[in-house]
Amino acid sequence: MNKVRPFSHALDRLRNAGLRPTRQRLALAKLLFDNHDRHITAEILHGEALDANVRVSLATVYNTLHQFNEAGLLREIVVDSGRSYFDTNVSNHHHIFNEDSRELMDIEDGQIGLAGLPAIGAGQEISRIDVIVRVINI
Amino acid sequence: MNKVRPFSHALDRLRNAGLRPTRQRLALAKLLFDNHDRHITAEILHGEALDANVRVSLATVYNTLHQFNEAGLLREIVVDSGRSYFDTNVSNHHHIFNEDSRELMDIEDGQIGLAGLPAIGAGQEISRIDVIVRVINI
DNA sequence: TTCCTTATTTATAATTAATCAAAACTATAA
DNA sequence: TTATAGTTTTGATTAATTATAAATAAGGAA
Repeated sequence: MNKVRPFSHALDRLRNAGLRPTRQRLALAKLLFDNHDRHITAEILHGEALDANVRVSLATVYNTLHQFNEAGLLREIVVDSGRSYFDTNVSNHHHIFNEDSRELMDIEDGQIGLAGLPAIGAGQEISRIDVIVRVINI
Repeated sequence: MNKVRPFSHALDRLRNAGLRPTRQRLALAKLLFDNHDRHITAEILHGEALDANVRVSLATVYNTLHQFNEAGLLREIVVDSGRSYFDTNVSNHHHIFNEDSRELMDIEDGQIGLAGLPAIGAGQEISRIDVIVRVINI
């Protein structure tokens, strides 16, 4: 029995993803996963790390976010050209994006139904389907 | 009767959008709209303009693409963080994006059906819904 | 036409997010 | 403890885009 509380701790998450639990990764994982369902940019996470007195470079934040994304701990969402958002909610769900405030929010899993998906060419497979409902303030 | 063939010519398109038909804008409009349904980046359009012996700066290409987007002549699609694509097909439709080749293609209008759209907060309205089917090569 | 005003374009600099390279450092297992 | 393989850091670098300010061109009036 090696997974008593498989996803309750940052340490377990890193171990399960095969990532060494370094000081930086642990600190970033804590910031990311202790408060659920965050949508965060590298810049903001870096700022939070510094605020929490965690010495970490922006390059490491980028590396870590991409590693977490690869490992399935995070999901990268492209909504805004020139800015990457990372979502700590990796379940199957879609998004609402406010183009004025640049705020990104989850739409609950299963709320949106999709029909009529196109046929995919040979040698290809669907990696993901993103639905983004864009709203503006009136 | 001031719109005999309202969208058949670059000139008419610009006039209807309230944009002065300058040499640069006319040339870019021709490149964009003479071949239907293009997905293009600023760099590529600039390259095509130079190939066609149209002297135009990259800054003007960016300005023009954004003006055309504002005017509804084009639609900007965000699929790739750090790169903007512009779609000459402004009808209501969705996209397929190959993450390996970075190729963007249209999914025909009406092919995809959406159900269960979320309620929108007061003071907001939906400006657009994007569906992006992401594929990878296998 | 010629002049005038304003919009547009240009070249270039500045910004921004993101990535890279090499040296310094550190977690892990033997 | 030590070796080593993986990680982090700093600083430079890239790619895409945007801002700025001077030069140019368009459109209307005289």
